[in-house]
Amino acid sequence: MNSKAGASSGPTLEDVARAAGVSRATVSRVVNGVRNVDPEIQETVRQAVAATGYTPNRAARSLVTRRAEVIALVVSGAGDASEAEQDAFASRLFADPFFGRVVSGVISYLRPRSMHPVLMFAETSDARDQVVGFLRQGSADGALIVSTHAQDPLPAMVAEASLPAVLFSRPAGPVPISYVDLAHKDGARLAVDHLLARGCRRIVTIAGPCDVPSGHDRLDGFRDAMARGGHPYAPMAEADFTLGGGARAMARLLADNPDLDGVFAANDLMAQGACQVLRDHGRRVPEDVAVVGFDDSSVASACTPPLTTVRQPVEDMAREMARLLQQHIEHQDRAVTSVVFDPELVVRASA
Amino acid sequence: MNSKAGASSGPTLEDVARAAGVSRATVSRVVNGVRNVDPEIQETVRQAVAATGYTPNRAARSLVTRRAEVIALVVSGAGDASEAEQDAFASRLFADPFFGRVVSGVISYLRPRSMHPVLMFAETSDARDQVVGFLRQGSADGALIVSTHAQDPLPAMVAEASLPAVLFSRPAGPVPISYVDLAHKDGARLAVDHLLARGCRRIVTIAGPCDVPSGHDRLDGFRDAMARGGHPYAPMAEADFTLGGGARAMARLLADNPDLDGVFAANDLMAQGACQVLRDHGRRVPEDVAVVGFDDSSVASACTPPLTTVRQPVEDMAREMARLLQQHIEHQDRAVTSVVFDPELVVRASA
DNA sequence: TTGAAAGCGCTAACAG
DNA sequence: CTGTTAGCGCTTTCAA
Repeated sequence: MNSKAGASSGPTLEDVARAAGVSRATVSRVVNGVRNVDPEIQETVRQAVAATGYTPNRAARSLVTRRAEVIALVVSGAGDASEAEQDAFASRLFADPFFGRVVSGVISYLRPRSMHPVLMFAETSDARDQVVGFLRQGSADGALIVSTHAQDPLPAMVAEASLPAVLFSRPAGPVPISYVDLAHKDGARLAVDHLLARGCRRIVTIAGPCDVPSGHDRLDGFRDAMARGGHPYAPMAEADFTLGGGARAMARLLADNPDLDGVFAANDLMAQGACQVLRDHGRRVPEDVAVVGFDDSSVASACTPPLTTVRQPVEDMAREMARLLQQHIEHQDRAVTSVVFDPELVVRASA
Repeated sequence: MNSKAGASSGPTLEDVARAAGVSRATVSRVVNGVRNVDPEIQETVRQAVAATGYTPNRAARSLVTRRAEVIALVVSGAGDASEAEQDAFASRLFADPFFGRVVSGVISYLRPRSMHPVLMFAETSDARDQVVGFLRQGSADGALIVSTHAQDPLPAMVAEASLPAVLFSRPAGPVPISYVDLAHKDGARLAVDHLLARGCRRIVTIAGPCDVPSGHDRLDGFRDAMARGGHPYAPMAEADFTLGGGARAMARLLADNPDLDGVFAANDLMAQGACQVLRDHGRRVPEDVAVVGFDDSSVASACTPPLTTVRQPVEDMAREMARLLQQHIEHQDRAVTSVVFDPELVVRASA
């Protein structure tokens, strides 16, 4: 009979109203928990809702409230990647435990408010347009953006379109957009001071990519702290935040500085790679070489030996991002804000 | 002035129609690419769209088309986890590269069709209700479910509500629901045959949790193949698909079977843990002990030594899931289907 | 080929 | 405290 495609329509407010012998408006009030409804009628309505199996239609509600109750969680880069590169990107992204923590924090904030995250990758110019389009259509009320490159144009795009958005980590340029960040330099200083206090004299660093703000800042902090400790010229190797990259950087550093006794890696994954290489070269960690990582991600405790690392409270930061975004959504005129979290040293076995 | 909360409303179809001097219906036709519109008028309308900066409102469209163009990507378990456990769950989930590959495959199918995935965790009974509610509200047109436990009630719930859904891996019970799966037993056989052909005589297995279908099937396949090869009583240790779990299982196995010379681990993460323990115990991989993993996830190639493993084409499987789901959404009456993929042995250094 | 008109299901004034 | 009414912006018959 009814072969019209589409979802089974289910009962509407009208049906419930009829069943309860009241008006649509009253049912709506009860469903939305608005005060000023006679308790008795409330009960009647609730029963009618149960009896009919009513569920409000979100599209209809959104149409009038102008809220989707959905936010976009977008991971964006700068490139103009091919399909294959995008796949690789996604895999790499999730191989790093960092993103899982972001998702976890975001969901923990959103869920109790019955909001939901739509996952989007924005590695190409088309994809970025899709993100902006998605927001402009009202499919999402705002965006949480995790940017992986300084040159990422997306933050500027959403700012220009004055769409509610919050970034994870400070934007590279002077973009008027709220963000949540970590005091990366302080974190690096924590690591260096620990290494120094431990008695390390030849400390090197495996830095993250310099075009990623966090990579840049951690290196900066490392150098500052080292200079302050009397070591203005510490060796460094730049890597890409991956395990393999960290391993290769460690090998280079080891070749150039056979007498090194301390390593500060800009994330745990690279620290793990470093540990492997050190062991392969017969150096004991931490006896011969002390290693400090960054992030306190899941690999930190899984590593052998467990990593001493600088903790980044990613889940809390993600929750804060979501909170800020909600404020921007509710008060469109709210001023740009930034929240910077403090890192913390977590001492385990590697240093 | 206008302090009404809500998204900036932007131009509507009406505005474009006025600008182009045609009716709303015509603009709608052009925007949606419906035939039977005079090419000249089409052009006029397109210009008006550009001039006004029009973007269709998705809620309004959904209200009439009854399509959200959004699907739920849900990861569900069986438990009734606390908040903290859920966080841990999320972190563990993303620590395993598997999920990233699923997301990647799903997005690669969805994006060209301008559909988007909403990420949901369903570890508690409340969360499961939220998922069902979300679908019933029409916020999503269907669900892609990655279930982590055999006792997960969600598949039955969505089937009962006859909501379009597709599972990753076969449901534990006789639930009428479509799924995509891998021939796990064949995969295990591939691994065993390779180990046997290599000359291994004392092969053990680190199995996944028995209450997870894939864990169960891989163990089953291992035993079958071993029996067929003349080794009906191979030692096994059950673990939890994590690196640490794999390591502990390996240590037990090694203590009980000091003469073992081959290991089949039910996933790469556990294989990696096994390799670490083996090396710590002075066994060389693969010279003394050959190790085969499962999945061909990113850790397989990052591992030292690189892992010989059974490849599971997760991205392709995820794409197929999305494709099946779309079919179910379009033809609500479509019969339940299952697609089973074949595994493939990838030989690297570990065996 | 185009336009007029009728809703989709809901919320939110505004009366009563 | 409750009902009536007027849309939200869009698609889609149905006539012209």
